[in-house]
Amino acid sequence: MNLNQVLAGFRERGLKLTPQRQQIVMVLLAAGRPLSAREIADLVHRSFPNIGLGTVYRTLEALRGFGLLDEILFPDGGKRFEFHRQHQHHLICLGCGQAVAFPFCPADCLVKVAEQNPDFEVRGHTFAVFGYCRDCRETGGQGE
Amino acid sequence: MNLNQVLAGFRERGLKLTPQRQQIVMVLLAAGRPLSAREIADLVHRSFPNIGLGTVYRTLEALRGFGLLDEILFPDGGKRFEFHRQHQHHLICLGCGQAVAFPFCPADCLVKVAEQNPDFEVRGHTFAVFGYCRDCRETGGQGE
DNA sequence: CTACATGCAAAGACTTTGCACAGTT
DNA sequence: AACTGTGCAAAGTCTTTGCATGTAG
Repeated sequence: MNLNQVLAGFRERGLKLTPQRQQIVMVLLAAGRPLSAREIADLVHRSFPNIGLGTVYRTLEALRGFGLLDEILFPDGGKRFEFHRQHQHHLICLGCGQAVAFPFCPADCLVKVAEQNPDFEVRGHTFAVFGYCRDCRETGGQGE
Repeated sequence: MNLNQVLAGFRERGLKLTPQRQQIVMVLLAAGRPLSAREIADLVHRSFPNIGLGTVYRTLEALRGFGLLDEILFPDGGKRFEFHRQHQHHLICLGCGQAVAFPFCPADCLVKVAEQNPDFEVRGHTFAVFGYCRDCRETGGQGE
């Protein structure tokens, strides 16, 4: 997933390529981990001090609309957003929020599911692993 | 997962077993699919017309606290709650919201993840498949 | 120039919290 | 009797929406 791909997505749909949108996309790409709407707004705020949360949400909705964005529910109940990089899933630290992508996909499960439920039209799936990274384990970040 | 197991959970922790809590638990067990906080409140409302949403949320938080409850993010952005039945995951219809459990778990992925990230302490994972069931496909429920 | 996007603010949805009273143990 | 839970309502947080203005195409 790169910037141009995403920008092309807007164009294809007749949506406009405003500087704010570009910045939102760049922030998401640069973070390399799931961000909350608020985090995105704060980061974009550096370049666009007047940006409204509405703009962030509208942009996220657009990205989600053309299938480029995943929404992830963290165990703390908060939602985060990130581009899905052609089928990677994530290892997410509950202490520091760092996310590491891993290339394994529960494909065999999907196949079994599809076999046993031929009438079900699969449209998507989610898979995420939560836990604590080494740093957070060492610093006691695993506190419940 | 059955009623007594859950009720024992409250007892073990010195929490009280009020009729409202029992009803909330029963509603969740009876539904057999993920419910939103609002749905739970509405269902419990039949038995306890005065129940407050606060009570529902507090009970859900307690259940989550002792690890009996999963929180699932639907593609529409809404959260749903349900007991995790000893490691089943779900096939969830985006049209009618019906959920069917399936026994496959992306265990091999978890193993690979653990192998390649020995410093990461895995605490949990989520896996869900979304799509459209036969009824919803036939009735055009798959509209985007 | 036209249509769509932005910023702002209000509205709406969802969730948490404080408090007085009630109910469980 | 002690202490926790409940209902209610207010407060907080998160997200969506309306509208006048701005700007990309």
